[in-house]
Amino acid sequence: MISKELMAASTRPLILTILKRGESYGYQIIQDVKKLSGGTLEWSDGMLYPVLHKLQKDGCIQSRWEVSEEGRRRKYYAITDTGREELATAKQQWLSVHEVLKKLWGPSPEWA
Amino acid sequence: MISKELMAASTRPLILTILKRGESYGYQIIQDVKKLSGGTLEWSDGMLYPVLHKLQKDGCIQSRWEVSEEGRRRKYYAITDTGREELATAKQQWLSVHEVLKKLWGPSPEWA
DNA sequence: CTATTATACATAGTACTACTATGTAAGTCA
DNA sequence: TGACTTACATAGTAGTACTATGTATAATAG
Repeated sequence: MISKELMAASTRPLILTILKRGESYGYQIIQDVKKLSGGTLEWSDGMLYPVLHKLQKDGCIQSRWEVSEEGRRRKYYAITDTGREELATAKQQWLSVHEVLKKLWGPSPEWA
Repeated sequence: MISKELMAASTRPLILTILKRGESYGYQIIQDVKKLSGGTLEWSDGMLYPVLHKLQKDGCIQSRWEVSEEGRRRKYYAITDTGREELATAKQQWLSVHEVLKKLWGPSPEWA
């Protein structure tokens, strides 16, 4: 289980990162995240969809409907330039915070 | 600047990490965080104190008043066993999320 | 000697947010 | 035909985080 604060901090970056690899749709993203995290991250659909809508509203991703061979309708999302920019910023921020924690948690010498 | 979500995710762990090194007080913690992050993390006092109060209420830290040589009253906080447990959990969670991001961001080969 | 800045803590109130619960719809499998 | 999986959607609320503001004292500048 992951705390909701950590969830909030990682959801958007993670979605953008996944979409940077190529188009995907909600249900698939949930499966991907679960697999990529080895089961640590289990997103609910009700939690993901509003985030996707917000990302689209913010211009970070764009969507189109498609019907699969089996006849299921899916909403495919693709990352935009704005999304790539947000991802770059988010990545930078994440890494800078991680550096601080890493330094403090680090293999010693328990820095002052 | 750090996004508020990332702030929310890192504040408690970072405070606990700092207090694990030894006792400290609000104002000092703010300076420490700024220095440790090279200026990236600038916490306001109005943001920090409620978090400290919550941490104490949750039993993660305990406090005592002390007056410095110059005559200033300070509230010193110390980490508790509960706090050490929360820190261990938070650290584990942070690292597991970081692993996922690292794998995806990693130096290639852009894993499927 | 007084104004400003730095040190030090506190919280009311609100603006925001995140997710649970719930709903729809259709395909698959037993 | 009933249970399960795939697939998307959102109302409503429970919770939260932080800004703005307040108190008080020491140090420093002018």
